[in-house]
Amino acid sequence: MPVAVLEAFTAPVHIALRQQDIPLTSAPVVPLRVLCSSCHLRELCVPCGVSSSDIQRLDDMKFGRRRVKMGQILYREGDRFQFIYAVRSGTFRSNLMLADGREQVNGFYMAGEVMGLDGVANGVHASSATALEDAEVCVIPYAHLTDMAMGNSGLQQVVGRLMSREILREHSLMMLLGSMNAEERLAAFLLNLSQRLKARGYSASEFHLRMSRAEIGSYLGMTLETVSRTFSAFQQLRLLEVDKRHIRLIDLEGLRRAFEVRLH
Amino acid sequence: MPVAVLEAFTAPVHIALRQQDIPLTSAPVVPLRVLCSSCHLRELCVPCGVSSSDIQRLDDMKFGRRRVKMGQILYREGDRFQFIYAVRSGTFRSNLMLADGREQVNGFYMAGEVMGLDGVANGVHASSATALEDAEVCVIPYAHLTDMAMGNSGLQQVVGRLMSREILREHSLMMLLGSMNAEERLAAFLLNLSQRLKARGYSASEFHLRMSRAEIGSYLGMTLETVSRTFSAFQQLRLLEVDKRHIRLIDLEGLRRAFEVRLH
DNA sequence: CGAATTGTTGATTCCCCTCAAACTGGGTGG
DNA sequence: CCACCCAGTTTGAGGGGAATCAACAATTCG
Repeated sequence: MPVAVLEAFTAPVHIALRQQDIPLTSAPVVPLRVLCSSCHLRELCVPCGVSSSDIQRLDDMKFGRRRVKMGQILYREGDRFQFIYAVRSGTFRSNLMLADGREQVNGFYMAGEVMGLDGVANGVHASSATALEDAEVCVIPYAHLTDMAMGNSGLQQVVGRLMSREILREHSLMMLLGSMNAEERLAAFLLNLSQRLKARGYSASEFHLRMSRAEIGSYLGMTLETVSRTFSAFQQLRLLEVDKRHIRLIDLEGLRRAFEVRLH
Repeated sequence: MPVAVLEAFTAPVHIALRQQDIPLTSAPVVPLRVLCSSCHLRELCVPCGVSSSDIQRLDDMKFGRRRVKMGQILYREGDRFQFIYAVRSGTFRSNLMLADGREQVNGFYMAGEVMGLDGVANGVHASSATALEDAEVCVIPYAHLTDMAMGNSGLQQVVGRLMSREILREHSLMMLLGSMNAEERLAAFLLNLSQRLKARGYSASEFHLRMSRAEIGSYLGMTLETVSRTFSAFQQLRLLEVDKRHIRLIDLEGLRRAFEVRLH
């Protein structure tokens, strides 16, 4: 595992002025194009499991690239659905609103993960996506992708798998919200994060959280205070060390057992 | 609205021998075939929003039909993914299991709704589906459907929309589990049920629940006792009348306000 | 009829929310 | 440069909502 990358990732983030809620109305379209075939994320991202001839087709689409600064909103709930977005770097938060104005975080996306698929049903985005740090995404025109997939079973499967993966992701969050207590939720969250970071070549045991306690709490269906308390409890149990957003998992096995606290 | 149908639906169910957990290993394949074009559910189901020429294509597939008795399992978590299923009649419960054995209901499906799409991602069903009453489904070979969709944008969109709709369904359940109290959850559940029944030509205000208190509780992330108590509380508030599984919604507006109890 | 299943209701416990105060590090402006 | 502010975090005290444990009624089935 590349140590330099690890350190770049786990080094403290010096958070500059947080540019909250800056919509990207005048899209800074970056003319640079990206090729899937030469992307270091190809094993995780859209081209995962696709034959090399089909990757060629993806290359032909020449996805646009877009930089998104911390705090900027990539797309908003209610925006017309046109693109899906593959994260190239950085982390995003996805959230949606209840009719009465309550808001909830319903996902965090990192490199290689695809956002925006909930817009297919009604042609309108059902959630908003905000960058939690300076980030970059591939902009994939959905209609273009499905056109491309026409008459090509490989690409067609890609789209299906992406959506189905999103369904599975939500399944596990539902299980979490429906049948776990605070400790189990946080443990599940951390283990999931750890595993995703590991798949991306980062340390599975030491990392920096890109999201606040409030965002974690919203995602896990608990208050920010309970998140903080649970972190402290885990530290006391020597399961991990926590300093603000810097996390070091000490006892992964112990964290996994935290799932089974309730199960006697 | 056809009264006879309504009464058939809202009449007390005399629950016969509940055949729990009977897998359909030897599938009783019904040779009868179904045509989408002449199906009374075509506005709700797969053919929704599809041009008549594309419906012709669906007809050509001649979906198989399968009867499922109450308590029988249509497919199990872990089964190889081959088919998706459109409910023709009856109600299904979908549930999945945590690694430690805890189980959770994650959906109820009624006529015109499509089950099984969570199997696309890994080629394996991620949840199980059980009939809550004698039921009938259309058996749709997924590979055949996507083959058919090849080179046909209308059918291709069908599959995308079905999956995206499933994502939206889970979104709303997550919001519910993440940020609502017991009263809001049950109110949301009842209003959702009411609206779906109305769309199917049944009464929006009077119906029979096909699921137990325990199943509702599992779905809504609360215990069966709390479900029962909340029903009683709603009755005391004259929002509805409840007698076991028979429900009569008196004050739909009041139930909607139950969402806003928390929001002052 | 007794056994089993489902639903209702009561008493008690406890987990987590709410409210509140204090601390931290960084950025800013005098 | 230092005082101040601010957002984010930690920690404490107290209360409430839902889980847990338990008893009982109603219905169905063997």
